[in-house]
Amino acid sequence: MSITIEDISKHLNISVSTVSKALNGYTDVSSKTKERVAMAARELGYQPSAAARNLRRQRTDKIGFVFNNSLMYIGDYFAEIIVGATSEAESQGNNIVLYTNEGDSPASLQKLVRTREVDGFVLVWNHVPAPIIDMLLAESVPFVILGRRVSHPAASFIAPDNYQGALQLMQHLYNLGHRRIGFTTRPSMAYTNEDRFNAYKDFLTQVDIPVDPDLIIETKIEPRSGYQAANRLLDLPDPPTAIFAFHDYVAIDAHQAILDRGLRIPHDVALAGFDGLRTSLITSPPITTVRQPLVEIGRASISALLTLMRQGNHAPIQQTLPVKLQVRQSTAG
Amino acid sequence: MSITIEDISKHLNISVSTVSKALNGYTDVSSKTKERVAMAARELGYQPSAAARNLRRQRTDKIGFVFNNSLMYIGDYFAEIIVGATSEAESQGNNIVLYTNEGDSPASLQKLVRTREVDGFVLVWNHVPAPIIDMLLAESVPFVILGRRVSHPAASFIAPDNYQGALQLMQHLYNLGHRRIGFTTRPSMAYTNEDRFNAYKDFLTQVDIPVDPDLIIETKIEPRSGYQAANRLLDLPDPPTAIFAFHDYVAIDAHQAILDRGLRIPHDVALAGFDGLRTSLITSPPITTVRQPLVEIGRASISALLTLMRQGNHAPIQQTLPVKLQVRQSTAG
DNA sequence: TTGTAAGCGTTATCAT
DNA sequence: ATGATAACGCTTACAA
Repeated sequence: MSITIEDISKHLNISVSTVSKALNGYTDVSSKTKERVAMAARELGYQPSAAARNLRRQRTDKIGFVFNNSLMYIGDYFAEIIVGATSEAESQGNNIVLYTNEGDSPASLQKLVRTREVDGFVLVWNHVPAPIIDMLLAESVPFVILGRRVSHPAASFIAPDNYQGALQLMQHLYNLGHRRIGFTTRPSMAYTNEDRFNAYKDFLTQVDIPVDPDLIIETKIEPRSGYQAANRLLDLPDPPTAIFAFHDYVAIDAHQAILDRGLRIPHDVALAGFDGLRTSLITSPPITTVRQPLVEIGRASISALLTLMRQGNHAPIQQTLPVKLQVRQSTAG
Repeated sequence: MSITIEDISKHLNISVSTVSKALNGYTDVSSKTKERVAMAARELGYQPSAAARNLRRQRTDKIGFVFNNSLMYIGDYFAEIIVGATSEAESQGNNIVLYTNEGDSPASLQKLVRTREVDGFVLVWNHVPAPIIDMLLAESVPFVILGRRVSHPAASFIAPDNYQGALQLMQHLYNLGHRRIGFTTRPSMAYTNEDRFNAYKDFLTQVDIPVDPDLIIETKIEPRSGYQAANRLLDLPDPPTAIFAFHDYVAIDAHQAILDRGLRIPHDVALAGFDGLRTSLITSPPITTVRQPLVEIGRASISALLTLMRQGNHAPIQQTLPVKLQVRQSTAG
């Protein structure tokens, strides 16, 4: 089959243990044999068997990246995170393994955990249910939640500052004179973007505007659902003068809906999204949004996870990364 | 540490081999002990150690997905492929491991191959150099090239029908009366999309239009390079009446350039892209494109690879998937 | 039908 | 400085 440590050992008439030590840079090996071993390894094209190593070291240098397929609808979002995550992982000698179907129940993820085929997990879900977190903690496997805060004190997460971002956006709309601002949210089942929604409500309360339930529309996960949401808002007897879509793709749907009604952006209706995906720049007019540092979020999540992995008793890492309001013509005009 | 097969064996006073056989559905185990073992396994929360299994079976049930980071600029492209690939892999009991830095040289990829940490590879590169293919064949590791044809008879690939797609697009533009059609290509170093370019040239030759080198502009990989390319075309003394961009993101750049010059699409200049990414639908006017079945390409590449993996002497799988012209307002108006 | 034992390729402990 | 050997947790001849 393939070259093993034993081949080198025979080749040089040296014991396997010495070869192993030489290869792994132990100090109790003469530099002469070290050289000989290195030479032979190169010559024979030796690479250690990952499986054997994993078994012996009880660790795989692999990180599980658990996400759900609905991310497909947000290609840019996913891609930027992956780029940040893979480059950080690889620079630290780890690789990323993708999993999409393990998030359904704690049980299926638990099975995966127990195979020990990866050393830790990054969870990329709209919502991470408490039972999942409890299970992971009980299994004492390192994990980091990416993209949203969770209230569990023992869980680590790397999240954008959704609250401040949404607050800034509301302030921006308010400064432009908007007083009736529509909000398209996600289905209430998933508590996702609670922060964005809370900021919406908190800001209105701050400036003494009552929160009008008519102005809050739930969208579905499916593409194009933002289209209907915008139409429902604009069908109101007293429609909003601005729409805050909970993420850019919904904003793009809304953009289409508004134009299809013959309205102008921002003259008749102002429009803003969230996330800062490249796509939001492409519409005409380009859409005001809140940029979250996705590559950095991907990178930081791996970095945090590796810290947790290397130091088993490390305190939870809970990091909120700053976001940035990007004013464009969909509101500024 | 964690529950092993030996724990079950002790728990039931049964030998480990019997437990293993029971767990793996061998026929020479009494159904009674099978039940007892299954019960105990569930009770103890047993999951087989992936590392031990991998070592013994000489196989990991993992697939390496090797891509380069420039795909970040095309998030939708990457995401759709990943979705198709992961779902197919998982439905067949495999998982995908991501690698981004191994493509630089045959040597670095060879190192990875020899660790045997994955059973096969999908290569997602603009261009796969011949030395890499030769190396992979020499290592006799199963691999599939995704997204483009290669001429090597022993290499497997799953690719969209770039040639036919580009031909259809040219025919469409020709039917609309366009006779001077600009083409933005990639840097010549990477032979990527040779097929699209060849179709462009072949079509023109077919209809007796000389291929004008002025109408062929190289773009860089970086974002926004399509902007300059379009401007160079439109600066020509005899500018094209239509532009065929080699992929959608370049088309989107060109779209911007055209509008910035105060020209109308398609009235003054018609514009078409390639790939059928969702983003091409978002501009106004939406851009005519050739849709390639990305999810299916991802799926099929894994499916092909698994076939090769399971049948070591299987003939190379070379599959060209049909694409579809999507006429939109950037040409049709 | 069940059990014994070898082996997968490493790393790490303990002698030498 | 080097080597013999056990162990990691599983699968699979082979024996009983």
